Amino acid sequence: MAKTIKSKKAQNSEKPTDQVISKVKELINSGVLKPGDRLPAERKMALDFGFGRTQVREALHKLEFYGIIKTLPQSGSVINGLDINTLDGLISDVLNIQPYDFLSLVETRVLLEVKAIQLCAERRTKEDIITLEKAHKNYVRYFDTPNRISHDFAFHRAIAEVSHNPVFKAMLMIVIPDIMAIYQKDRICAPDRAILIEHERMLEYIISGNAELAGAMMAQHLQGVLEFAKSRLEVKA
Amino acid sequence: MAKTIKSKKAQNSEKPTDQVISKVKELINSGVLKPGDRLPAERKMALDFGFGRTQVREALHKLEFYGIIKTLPQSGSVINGLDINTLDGLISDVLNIQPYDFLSLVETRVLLEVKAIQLCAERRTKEDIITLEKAHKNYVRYFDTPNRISHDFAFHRAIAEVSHNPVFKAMLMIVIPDIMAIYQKDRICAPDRAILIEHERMLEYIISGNAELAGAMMAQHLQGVLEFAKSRLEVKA
DNA sequence: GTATTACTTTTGGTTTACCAAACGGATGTA
DNA sequence: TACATCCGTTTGGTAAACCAAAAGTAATAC
Repeated sequence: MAKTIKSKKAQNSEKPTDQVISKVKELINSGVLKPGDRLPAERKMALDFGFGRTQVREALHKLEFYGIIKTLPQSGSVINGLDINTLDGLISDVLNIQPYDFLSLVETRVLLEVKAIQLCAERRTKEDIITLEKAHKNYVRYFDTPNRISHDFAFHRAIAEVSHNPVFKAMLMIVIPDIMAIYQKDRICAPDRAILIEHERMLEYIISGNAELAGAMMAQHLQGVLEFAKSRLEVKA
Repeated sequence: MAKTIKSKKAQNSEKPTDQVISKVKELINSGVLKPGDRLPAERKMALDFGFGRTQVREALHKLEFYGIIKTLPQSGSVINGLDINTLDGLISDVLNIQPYDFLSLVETRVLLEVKAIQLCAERRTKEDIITLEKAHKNYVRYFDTPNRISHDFAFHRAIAEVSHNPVFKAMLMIVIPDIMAIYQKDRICAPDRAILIEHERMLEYIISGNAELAGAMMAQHLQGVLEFAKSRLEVKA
């Protein structure tokens, strides 16, 4: 199946951007370019590859985003360290990015958020606690309004912030919205008062600095979503 | 400190792209735009905001990348579901993305990879095992060459693949190269034969399906990097 | 009155031309 | 000979014009 999709893509609609990236990949694999090298000017690549400069620029943006190259104004783009094989693998990954399935997203969320709340409990400052309490208060206040979900999200976002790990936060910000979009669409989740208590507990454990209990509570809190994701998978299969 | 950096950024070099995103954010906050709405045409925004269409397009690319909008060819860009508050938070996050510190990267890597190898042990197929064995063999073969690091990376990459969780894989692909770049630069890591054995063990546990031991071994394997990250932090402070 | 069709407008995608900063070599001077 | 300076070239960044697909609209045939 995946094969079908892939070949179809290759035939019909492989985006120009990705085609350009493939060309760069070839350059690297053929040995013309090595890690650390400056790659050709945008204009030259556009000409050589047979694409417009816009497409080349977009490709470079993408490669820079994934940390494969670094573009310096008025000076060119350089291929980041490492070695040829690694580079080749990384670029392949960029080209083969697949849409994320729901279960994978939820798995990742649980993992990140349980750890995040543990770090929270260990690292929270006085200001952090105030932030969290405010977020929780808002959640309580708007619990019986349509804005509940919004403040639910805000609370979890605050935890990500207080974990003091920007990588966690960035990744959760990618994962959570996707989850909520699906979750909200497929299942009108009734306002369950148990969730209120769980939030309450999590907050307490963070304040008291009990990382283990905080993590356990978060795991329990997210159990429902995880179950839902698994059941959804079975339905589909 | 953070304040200093921020104000400095605002003065000097807030990229046009981010300025455009700020404008969009204002539109949402002021209630002109709601989730689900189509936002104005690129040309109109360019005119209204006082930027070129190029900048507007880049901003839209960025917002689409982070899942905040969805752009349909010849039809406009629509704001993804959720609600105003959530949306505002998300956009703020996009605007405030900070460079990742080394410890945060390593923390994330350990978390993801320990879980990834556990999933590996649970989900590996026969083909997966062959893939992993091949990767390990290569690592052994090239252990005493400069290509060692390359095949080390390839082995870990294979584990991410076999976890059958594309989100893990994608995130590890972001995190690991950054780590390796720093690690390699700051510390010429001598080829330690202990690592060979650790890889060997991990492979065994995956094959035998022992998720717990596999995870523990991975944790031990990455302990060194984690220690290094923490010590580096102390040196800096 | 309704459905269909042809056309005009609007949309995002692409190409082109232009700009200012950075680099590099040639040249002149100490 | 060493160094500084100037100027032309190359670079990525930006703006503007052009293209084709989609959507909305009005006119027409039934």
